[in-house]
Amino acid sequence: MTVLAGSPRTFSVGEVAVDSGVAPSAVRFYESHGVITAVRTAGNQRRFDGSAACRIQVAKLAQRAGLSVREIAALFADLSADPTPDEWAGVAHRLVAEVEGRVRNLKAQLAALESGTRLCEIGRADPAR
Amino acid sequence: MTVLAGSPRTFSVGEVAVDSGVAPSAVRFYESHGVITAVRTAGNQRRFDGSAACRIQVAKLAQRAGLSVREIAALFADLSADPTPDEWAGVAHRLVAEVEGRVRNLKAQLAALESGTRLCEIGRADPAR
DNA sequence: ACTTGACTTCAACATATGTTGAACCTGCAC
DNA sequence: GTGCAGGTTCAACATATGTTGAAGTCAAGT
Repeated sequence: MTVLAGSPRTFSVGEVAVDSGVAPSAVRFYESHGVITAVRTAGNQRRFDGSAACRIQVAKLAQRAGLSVREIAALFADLSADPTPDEWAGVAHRLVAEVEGRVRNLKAQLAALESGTRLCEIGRADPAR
Repeated sequence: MTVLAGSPRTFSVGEVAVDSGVAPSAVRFYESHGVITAVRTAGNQRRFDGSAACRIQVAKLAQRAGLSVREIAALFADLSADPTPDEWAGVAHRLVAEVEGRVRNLKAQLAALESGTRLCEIGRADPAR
């Protein structure tokens, strides 16, 4: 039924920062760029759901693999608040697929540059000069 | 012997830019950051060897795979001017190894985040709350 | 109710990766 | 030997990814 949510606990900027291992300023930065989302208290403070820290951890991994913050926000776009393990698995799968695609492309381009009398040989001191 | 080099032809900024597919300003940028090296004419103009355009092409690929310019300069550090195909192969191998290592790390970390009652489950509306 | 640590916004700074423009200089073709 | 396309440096701008500091506000325990 999924209707029995209760009030699943929220987290402040500082808590998300500790849970995700980044600075509070980075938490605000990620929120402003759509990697995580927040609701506001009556007093205008951000409150995050439990997925925020995890999103940030995945975001950091994705960044190290070469994705921009914009791309990561897009990757997370179809993730609900408090995502199910299935949703997380889908995101992880798409992330890995994207990165592996980039590696395949890297290898293919390198092969093209290396093989035969190819682009990298232009200007080499070869007999055919 | 390797002494018979002759004068293997050099390239201006504009030629390298065309050959590598980047802007002249980017060629100067890459030189200032050690991705490529230049000698100077009597009139202070840069002259590149034939490997410069290829270095830049490989650098662009490496950047798309997540390496910084500094890391790329380090990758190229032990590459001679006018590198042999063997040297290029070594660079390509180390580049691919580095990127594949990052992907392995990405997958391992994602698996850790996903599996069991792990980090990503903190804050989820689970019974153990 | 007060205190105090954590929150807010905003602007400035910092680093990485480039691009653009001004002002001036070179190299090569004629 | 001249013209001019293309080179030079330097500073400013631009975008991405954050951090820091000031000035003020909120929340939560006592």
